[in-house]
Amino acid sequence: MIRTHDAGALRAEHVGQTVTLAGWVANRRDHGGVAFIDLREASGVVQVVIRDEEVAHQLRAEFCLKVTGEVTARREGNENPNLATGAIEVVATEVEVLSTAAPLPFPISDAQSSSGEVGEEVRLKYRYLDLRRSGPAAAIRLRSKVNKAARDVLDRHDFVEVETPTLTRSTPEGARDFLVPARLHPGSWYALPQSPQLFKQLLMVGGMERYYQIARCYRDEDFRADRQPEFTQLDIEMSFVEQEDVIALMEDVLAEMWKLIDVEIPRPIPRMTYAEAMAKYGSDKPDLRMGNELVECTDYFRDTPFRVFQAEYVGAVVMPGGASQPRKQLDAWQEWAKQRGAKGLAYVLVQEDGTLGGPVAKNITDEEKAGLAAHVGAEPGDCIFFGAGATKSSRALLGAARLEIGRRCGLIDESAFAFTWVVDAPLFEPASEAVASGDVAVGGGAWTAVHHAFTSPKPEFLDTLEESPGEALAYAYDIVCNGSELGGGSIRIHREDVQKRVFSVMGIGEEEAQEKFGFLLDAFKYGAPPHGGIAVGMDRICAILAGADSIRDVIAFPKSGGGFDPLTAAPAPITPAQRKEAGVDAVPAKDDASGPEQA
RNA sequence: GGCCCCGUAGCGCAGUUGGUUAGCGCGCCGCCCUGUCACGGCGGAGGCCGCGGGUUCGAGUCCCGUCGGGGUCGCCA
Repeated sequence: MIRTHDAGALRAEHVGQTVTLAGWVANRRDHGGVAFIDLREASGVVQVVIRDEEVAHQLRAEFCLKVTGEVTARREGNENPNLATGAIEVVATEVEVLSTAAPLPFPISDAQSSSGEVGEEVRLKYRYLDLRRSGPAAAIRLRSKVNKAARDVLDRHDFVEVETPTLTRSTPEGARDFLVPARLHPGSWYALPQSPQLFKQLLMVGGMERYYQIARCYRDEDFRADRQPEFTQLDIEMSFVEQEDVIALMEDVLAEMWKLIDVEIPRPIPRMTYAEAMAKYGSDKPDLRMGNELVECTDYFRDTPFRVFQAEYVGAVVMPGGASQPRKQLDAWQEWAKQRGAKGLAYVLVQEDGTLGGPVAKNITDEEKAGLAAHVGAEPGDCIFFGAGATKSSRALLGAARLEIGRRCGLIDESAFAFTWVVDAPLFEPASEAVASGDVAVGGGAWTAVHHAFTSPKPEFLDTLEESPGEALAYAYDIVCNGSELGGGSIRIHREDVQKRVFSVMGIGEEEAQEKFGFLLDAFKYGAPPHGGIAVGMDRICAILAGADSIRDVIAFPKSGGGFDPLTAAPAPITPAQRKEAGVDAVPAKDDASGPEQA
């Protein structure tokens, strides 16, 4: 090693020792005859005193230095209690510039960062400099510890870490695939995996029994704050288990992760059913850092003369103190609702004297008015927002309103980690948009998997799968924290016949199933063990643990909008020679979309 | 793909109803400074106001388009 000691580890006990340090110039304070350098490296910062004017004067921020000197106690009154090494300093006898640094595009040291946040665009372009900064560095180091925590727990449970292919076959699962041309089979393409789902099930058939992987996944979809085209899942699959086993294991893993930030997750993590989550929170990932649940009002307005409330579903959510909002703000709520595709957001203002105000109040009966505040749990001074119409979309609107109210009224406990399992999700949901928005119930045919196509129905719904697919509940479970879905999993179908029936409900015929998932169905013919698993998003987990605004903060080299990498400027055009060699433009042989193995 | 917000010096920002030479803080460069830790002092450099078009006597400012970034809805099993 070039250094003998870690700069950040020096303490009073080292006084008198001659040490050699190596690190970066975080900050310099040149007084002419004496100069002070804050030398920064992974372990921390120490003050180096340089008395040679010639040497000190040439130093600049982020020069990479090797410093030899004696650790000395600081003079009385010169200690810096803000530094872990603040009791001592290193008086340099020799300073070697290992590497000079050009002027920086943005400040690195915390001291110099006081003149404002640096924009993300420039930080990502110079991510290697950004990572020298304390915040980003800590986030990446935390992530490493989170990975280790997961590995430690899984290792204790005798899991086998297995790598699965990243060049695989395109399967019609959900998102768009990233495709890779196959040079040796012009016209045929690999797909990058959206998840290792199929492989991990094959590993169960392969007798691994307990598999995990910190797996990179790829989905070619549009961007969001919490989404990247490549992201990382902690992927787990177990044989001979039931839902309870997977949940218990995952709680072990999460508990170990949250220990890293000194938070003990109360166990067992509470659960609610999917139906309950939708009814009370209008979401399958409820934020339980606040109460303020949705109130069902469909029955309450069963005989209402108000046409808007003569609907399949009427629900309400209360905004504490919302009655005093100015008209402009109430109009802004209408705009807010319209942006979400709703017609508007009906409201009733509960005045301080208990009378009801707002346009809706004029349209409902005196009897309805009389009991309304009590029914929804509103106090004088509150505002009651209503959603009416199709159940699913109305609840979604109210659920979003609930969160917005929470933010505006400060109802959210920002320091809390509110975990919950959401269990008993439906196996299928109607595929058509018309049905999803609740307009008309369409009979038969167009059903799609809520979780994925390999999720096992609970046994009591096996017989009626075909008659009433919408009723069937699945052995599926999502883990939710603070309104974010950390991940989810299910007990899988391990019987070929059940798998075929599920495909059939989804409109995937035998031929298509064989073509797309034939290798999995074939595998299930050979004594497939009952199995199940879970996958959680490591980017999101790390972001929550780091207190980061975006998963970009916990990814070493994230993409920006549009999948662009600001650092490498990928994606980039390829040369005509590359095009030709890769076979990008090859025309597939006619009547052969099924791949090179047919050739 | 729809909608909303933002692009001014290396970074963070200001820039009035359209009106002289576009400012401020930090950073950068030079000189000075022996106890600072957001060191200090003096001096200096640095701008296609994202890009293209339009309106106007005159555009950083208004209009249209476009590119980039952020957010959001669709989408993301």
